[in-house]
Amino acid sequence: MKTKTLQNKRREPRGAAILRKDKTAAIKRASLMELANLGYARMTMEGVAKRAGVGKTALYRRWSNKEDMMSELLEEIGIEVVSIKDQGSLEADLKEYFTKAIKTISRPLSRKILPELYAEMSRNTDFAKKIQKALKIPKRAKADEIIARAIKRKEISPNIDRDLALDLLAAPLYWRFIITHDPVADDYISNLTQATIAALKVK
Amino acid sequence: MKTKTLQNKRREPRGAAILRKDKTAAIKRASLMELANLGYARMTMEGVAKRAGVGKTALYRRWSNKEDMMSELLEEIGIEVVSIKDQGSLEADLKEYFTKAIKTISRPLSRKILPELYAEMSRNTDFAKKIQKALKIPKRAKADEIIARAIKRKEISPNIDRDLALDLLAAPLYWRFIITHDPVADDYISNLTQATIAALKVK
DNA sequence: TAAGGTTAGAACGTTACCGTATCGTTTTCA
DNA sequence: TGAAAACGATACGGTAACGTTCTAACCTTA
Repeated sequence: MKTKTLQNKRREPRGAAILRKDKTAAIKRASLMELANLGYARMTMEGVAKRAGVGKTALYRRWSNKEDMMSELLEEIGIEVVSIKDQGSLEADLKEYFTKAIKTISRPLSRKILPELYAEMSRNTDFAKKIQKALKIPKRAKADEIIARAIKRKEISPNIDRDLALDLLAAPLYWRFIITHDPVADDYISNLTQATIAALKVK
Repeated sequence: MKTKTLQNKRREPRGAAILRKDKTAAIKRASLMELANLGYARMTMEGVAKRAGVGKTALYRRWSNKEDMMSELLEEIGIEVVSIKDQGSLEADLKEYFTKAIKTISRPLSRKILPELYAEMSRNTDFAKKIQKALKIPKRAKADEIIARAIKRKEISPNIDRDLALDLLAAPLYWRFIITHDPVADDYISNLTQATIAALKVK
């Protein structure tokens, strides 16, 4: 006994069935939900299987252990990066960006999973590297486009502290929607936009 | 068997010893470190005891279970709220506030524990209530004093969106020092201060 | 329709942790 | 100095999860 456990990739469908995609999808969906509700440490393979409506066997056929499964899952998170077309002005760009970002960040799954990921990252270096590739870099790139356009339009100084500028775009949303969960008034986006413009225009 | 487990308070020292304070302190310190390194879900009573250099018995003599222990611990976190005396101007107030806050938030324990707490809060309502009392309210109150003084000095408008203003003071620090961990340049506080002033001055 | 892999479900050994109990020792205070 | 209590260590039963193995039904394709 003690086989090396399946090589779960590639397998000739020699007149037979293959790992069913609908089951795979159900498992991944269930994993995300368990992650959101219980956290990385507390979620269990049995729980995932039950929620997905599959047997534990189905999980271990696809991944050799819990870590492998979560690893693949997190790499796929992809995080629909907030992409903004040129709206003609910094103000319009920001409004569009904040609106879209809030929509993304408000989804219950995001609201529960993001804190979990960041907490795990602060402890686990390997984990952190994996996630940062998936989350931070693309997010940063998109926000940077907005800054670049504003500079080109001469709306803000080319000498701006670029890092700080990116912080100003990301931080308030994360703080309000992920950490404090305080409700926001109707004019929140409008006020935030004006405040952000003012902050960005400082040298 | 199945006693109700010790009433760990009050006990006449009838010519005898009492729970030793140094041990209690060691246990609490160890608990925080375990929380920081492993997270709420993964930390164990045995691990805490070992790190504290005491027996498990010492823990259960003080608290009847893990939840009680963590509960008391978290209530005591107290989070040395960043308190700022009037520095004479909004700019000076902010510089002082950011400087002090960064010092607090940069401590390795804070950097690991805060994400953990917020992640746990996003899942566990009871936990969230307990922590919010300890963290959010005092923090908010202190930041609000800065805003109030600036209004009184007529440096910013009395019609300012108070909630947004508080976000602007807290969010960038949390984002930069807890989430992204990006290094900061020498003039970071200076730039952040100027940007924040500009943002606050928007109506 | 027949074959071969896939499936859910259940049982299993193993490991880890909780909370309790018991041991003999050390500390504290009257 | 002596008694009461707190101490560290260790063993224990109970529970929960992991990852494996089995079986009988079920799909999918040739």
